[in-house]
Amino acid sequence: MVAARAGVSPATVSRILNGTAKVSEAKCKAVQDAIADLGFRPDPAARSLAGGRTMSVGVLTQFIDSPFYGEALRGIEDVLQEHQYVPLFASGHWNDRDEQARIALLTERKVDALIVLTGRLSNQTLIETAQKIPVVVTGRQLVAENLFSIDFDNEGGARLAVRHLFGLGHRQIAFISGPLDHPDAQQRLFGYRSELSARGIEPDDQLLGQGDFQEAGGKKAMNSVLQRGVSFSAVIAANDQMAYGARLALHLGGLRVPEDVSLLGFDDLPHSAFTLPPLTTVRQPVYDIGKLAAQAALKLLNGDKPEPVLIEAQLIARESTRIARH
Amino acid sequence: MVAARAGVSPATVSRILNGTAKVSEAKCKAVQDAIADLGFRPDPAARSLAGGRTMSVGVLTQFIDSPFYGEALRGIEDVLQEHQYVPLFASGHWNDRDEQARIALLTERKVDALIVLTGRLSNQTLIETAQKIPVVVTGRQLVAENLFSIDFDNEGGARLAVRHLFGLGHRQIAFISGPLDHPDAQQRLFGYRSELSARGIEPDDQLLGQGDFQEAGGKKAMNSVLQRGVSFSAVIAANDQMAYGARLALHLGGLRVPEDVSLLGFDDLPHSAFTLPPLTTVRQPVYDIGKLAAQAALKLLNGDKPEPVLIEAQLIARESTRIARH
DNA sequence: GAGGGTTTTGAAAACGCTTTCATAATCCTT
DNA sequence: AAGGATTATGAAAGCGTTTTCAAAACCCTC
Repeated sequence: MVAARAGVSPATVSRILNGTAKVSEAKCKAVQDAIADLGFRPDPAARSLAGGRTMSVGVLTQFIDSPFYGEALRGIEDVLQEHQYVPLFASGHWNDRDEQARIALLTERKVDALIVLTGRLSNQTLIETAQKIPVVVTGRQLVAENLFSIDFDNEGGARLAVRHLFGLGHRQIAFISGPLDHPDAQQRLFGYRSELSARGIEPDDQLLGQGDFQEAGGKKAMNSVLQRGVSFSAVIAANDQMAYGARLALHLGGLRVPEDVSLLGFDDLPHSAFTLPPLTTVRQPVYDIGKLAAQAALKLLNGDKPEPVLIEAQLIARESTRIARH
Repeated sequence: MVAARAGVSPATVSRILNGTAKVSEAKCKAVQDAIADLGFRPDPAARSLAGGRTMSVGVLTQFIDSPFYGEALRGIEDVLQEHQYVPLFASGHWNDRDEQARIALLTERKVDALIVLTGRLSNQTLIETAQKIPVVVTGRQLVAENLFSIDFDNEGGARLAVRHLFGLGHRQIAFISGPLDHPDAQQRLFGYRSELSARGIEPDDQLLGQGDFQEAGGKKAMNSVLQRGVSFSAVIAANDQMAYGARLALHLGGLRVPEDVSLLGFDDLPHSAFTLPPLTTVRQPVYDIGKLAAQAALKLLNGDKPEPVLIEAQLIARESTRIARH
């Protein structure tokens, strides 16, 4: 260990680097200088081997090019970097096996903590891995030792959407859901249905299309609703990407947005402010969620016990929705 | 080293794991079995420390949530995973300092190879790091020891765009360029200009707007061209994101696409097939470029010397362009 | 100023693998 | 069948940290 040329032992240097124990002013100073002089940077591999921190946190996302989670990744990256930590990204592809495999890989690489962006892992699995390493997970509420969860109020968001449309006079509101084995999709659908019921409207399955959270699926789902011939004056898509697809299907079907039908998305992707017309949508502050997740991971690492958080939805009214023609 | 319980020495196991030397059939078999039994997985940190491969390759992208490079990341991830390699992603933010810092971080973490997605690093820097570690870089042509480059024919792509529009009878073609200190932006602008000249049309700077490769910038640029009051029947945006912004500006300015003006993008983002109208664009096969980059990195690691590649542009005609009204 | 209690410091072991070097085993060749 | 040349194998050193343990230095108190 080169920096031991500051006239002290490697042990002392280690202590200074990690703040593990007190060292005298003088030696501390000497070591700092030596470090600066030599441009010394501790070797992460050696640290890892010796059982120290690797200064890395594993991030399990679903697809590395997801326009939605991408923002969260940026949030994570930004706060991690501030604290000298490095993210290790891995993709779970919305599938249990891959997710498990990736988590195994991440822990094998001795990440100090783990951030799991939603996914399909069971709570059980999560709780178990939290016994070995701090875990923060989004998209669900979960309390357990060494684990922090950030959930988003999907149901409330869907209610918000219905309420907005209702306020504009819409009564026949179609809904394009995500894949129903997906909790977000379930919750949003549930919010839509129950808000409708709460307002005295029986949800009609004829107005329901099922997509896959992608443009193509949204288009297909919209088409199948269109083909049923049921009338509606507005449609809510369970995410923005499907709203884009629905928008196209609507257009191809000769319907104008928002003149003939109002369209409402979910997520508020950065792109949604630039669609034609700009998309009214339920905002999910993903970038902030990413930051929050990273901060929580850091806190967990620090021994703190952050409280679970529930993020509120917010409606962003743009131009794809307007008053219903009677 | 646990697997030494196969009745052999750790050295032998290491040799089998890395194919470093010949070992007898019998021992090889015994070790394989032991490995399987114990579910043994070598510790990357220990490997790294001991000077072996870390089975990781660093990937320098620009923004982790870039819709464009995201696809490349997926390509990289896919092929790397097939070969038991792990990608380490880092973001350079289109700025020399960050890129240098991230590369330093990556090499410090002992990645076996480095993939650089375009960026602003000097060729010199790249060549130097290639002396320490195999490098593959996109977005430029560069020949050097231990380095592989994949370039895309931006100029040809822009020419293709002009030619397409020309074939539809357009003569007054506006152009929204990217930031001019960006090589891609320069090359696309150059291709546009020279193809115009080649066809006897003097490029008119009044028809030129400068954006930032983002939606907002495209909108702004389109607006400034609109305000100049010059007439044009088509516009080429130097990337799809700016095309989306331009599309909105056009709409707000009362111009219909494609009835009043044809709009042509560049990149062919996945989303572009779903805009309204679906966007005609110059396709850049980013996912494949990502795969190619990862394969090249692996080859370099293998001691091969792959030849530099130039990727051809391809025009995807959709519905945002049509015959010019005379 | 001697004894006891703290605090700072260093020596050395340990982490899990790769690699060099030397030895043992094997294979040719004559 | 013996000598020489290969080839497969193992012992041990080393990679750069952290951590445990014990010794050294310090500070009190009576």
